[in-house]
Amino acid sequence: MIYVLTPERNAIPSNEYQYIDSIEFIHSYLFEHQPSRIAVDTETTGLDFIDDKMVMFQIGDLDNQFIVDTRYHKIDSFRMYLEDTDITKVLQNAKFDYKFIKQASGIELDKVFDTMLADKVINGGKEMPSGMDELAPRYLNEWISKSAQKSFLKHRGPFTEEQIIYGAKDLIIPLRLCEVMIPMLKEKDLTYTASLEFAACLAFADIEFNGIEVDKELWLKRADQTLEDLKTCETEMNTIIETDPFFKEFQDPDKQLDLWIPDDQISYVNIDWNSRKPVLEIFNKIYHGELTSLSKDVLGTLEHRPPLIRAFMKYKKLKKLYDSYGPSMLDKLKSDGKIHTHFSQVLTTGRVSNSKPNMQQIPADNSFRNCFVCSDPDWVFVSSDYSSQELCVIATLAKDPVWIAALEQGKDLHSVCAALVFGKKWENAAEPDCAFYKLGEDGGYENKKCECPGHKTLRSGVKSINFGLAYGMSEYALSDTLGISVPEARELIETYFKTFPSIRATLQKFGDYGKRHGYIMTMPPFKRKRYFPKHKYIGEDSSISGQIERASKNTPIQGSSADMVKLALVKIRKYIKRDQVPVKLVMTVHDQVDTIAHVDYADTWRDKLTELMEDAAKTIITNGLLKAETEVSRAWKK
DNA sequence: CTGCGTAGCTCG
DNA sequence: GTACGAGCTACGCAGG
Repeated sequence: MIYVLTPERNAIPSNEYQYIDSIEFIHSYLFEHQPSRIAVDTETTGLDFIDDKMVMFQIGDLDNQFIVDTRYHKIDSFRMYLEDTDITKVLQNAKFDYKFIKQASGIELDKVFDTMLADKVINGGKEMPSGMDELAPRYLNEWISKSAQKSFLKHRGPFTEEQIIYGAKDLIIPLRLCEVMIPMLKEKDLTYTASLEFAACLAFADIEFNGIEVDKELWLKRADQTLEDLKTCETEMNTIIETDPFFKEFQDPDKQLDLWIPDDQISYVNIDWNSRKPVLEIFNKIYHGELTSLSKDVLGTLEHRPPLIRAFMKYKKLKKLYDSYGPSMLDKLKSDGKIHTHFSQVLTTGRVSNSKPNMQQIPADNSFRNCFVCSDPDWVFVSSDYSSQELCVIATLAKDPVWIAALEQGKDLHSVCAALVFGKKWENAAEPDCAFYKLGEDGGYENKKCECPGHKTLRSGVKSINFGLAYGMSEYALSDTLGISVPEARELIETYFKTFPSIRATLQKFGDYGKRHGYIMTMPPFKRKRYFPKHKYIGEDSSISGQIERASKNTPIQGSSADMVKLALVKIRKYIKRDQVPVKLVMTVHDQVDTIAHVDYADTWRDKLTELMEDAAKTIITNGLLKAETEVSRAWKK
């Protein structure tokens, strides 16, 4: 039966539901039945937890569903159930309801089963829609309509019968989905992954809820500087066109006759440097029509780049910075003046993405990142990141003794690898004050990154391989990135793998596994699965085999790293809640977690945060190889 | 004018 | 044909 708690009642009685007079009715039912699993849902006037309002709160089991009209009734008394870690709350997209519930009552949901995330875990890598209207037919063979959802937008007066039935269905469907999904997760050995996602989604919800502040003045000052540089750059290009007879045909003979513009500022050119067609036309006067792209990769490989091309490359970079990370960013501020980004959880490898805005792609340059601040002077940023996370994962997967030793001793891995790969060539490139060959306290070489020109070239080549490894790199790709010939790249890779045979073997093992089974896993205990839907066409399309091979090499590395950060977030959230410390989660970017903490607690928290991050790392890198570095600062930083 | 795909850029 | 995983913005084209 459906029970509705509301003062606004429909005149016509219904067989589908009945009204109740007090919240005690619901509590006595819950107390009597002591359910270990209940469904929870909310209906709201929109998607924005700050400006929109919760109008309906639903809680119940398969037998009875209770609907609370939150326009008239508070939900605070449900805290004992919602925060109880022995009662599983079943929700579809828990993060959404979490934010509205927390906004309305301060209650922080705990212990959830999220049917949307469960589906994404079950179908890892398949990129299927996970809305409830998709899940119901797929798992329950039942068709549902979400049309009633929108009816809450501007709803006034009593809930309609349709709305009440819809509200109850939003409890029943997730509960039934949960019943079907649990055995599926068990059968696929994905219960650990699912539990991790369920717990992590609460941390992501906290980050979205807490938001992050922007120093608007500083941000606009930064943007102004970019705009100024942009104009300088444009003038520079125009001047070249104007003064070089070679570009005569692109000059504009009908110069603008504007009385108000000083004579020396009147331009004889009128080129839209943002439009690719005219720009290509101009550049092809230089390159005889051979140029087809204006990307920095193509322009960057041109030999003897003329000043015009150089200026254009700079122009494009600045334009991108201004358009994407200029004043438009301030449009993303919500009514509370903060940025509340939106996370998408469980992408193909297990990483998360970020949108509206994407905080993960804010330029790494701290002149941008430092604009994200904490305006309360009593609070500071405490940020922690894993040092060389993916390289540590590779070293662990391959059990490579050289890599492990280098990372353990804090040496520069790229330099150490380069020295081994190049041998004599590396030794001979040493300059007098080489940091690589500086003697340490133990009498051995320190093997730090140095400034010798020869070493820098060799190191960057090996560095490209070290990172490229994680991408299933080919000799073609390497020749591209390094600007060397394909045979040269092939030889470099061959030498590299001869030096590190265990790494070659490990990657090959993953590539073969993915091609044979059609899926690949992250490291235990996580064992997240990524399926390759295209695997069934592996015989028909020759490019697919390569794609699967590369993704199979990459996923254990990228995915295990992502799993680790999610576990760290779970541990951090748990600690903050359990010990009630003055700390808030505010951001996470792949291998980094950002919090703000009360300044009096900051130093203690710095150590604790480091410990929690490293604890999470130890679940897969058991020897403690992977360290976290934590810093206290006034603003967000790389 | 609006919608959509692509190119090119940003991050790890 | 040739590096993994993402999102955002502008351009350029198609259609009303």
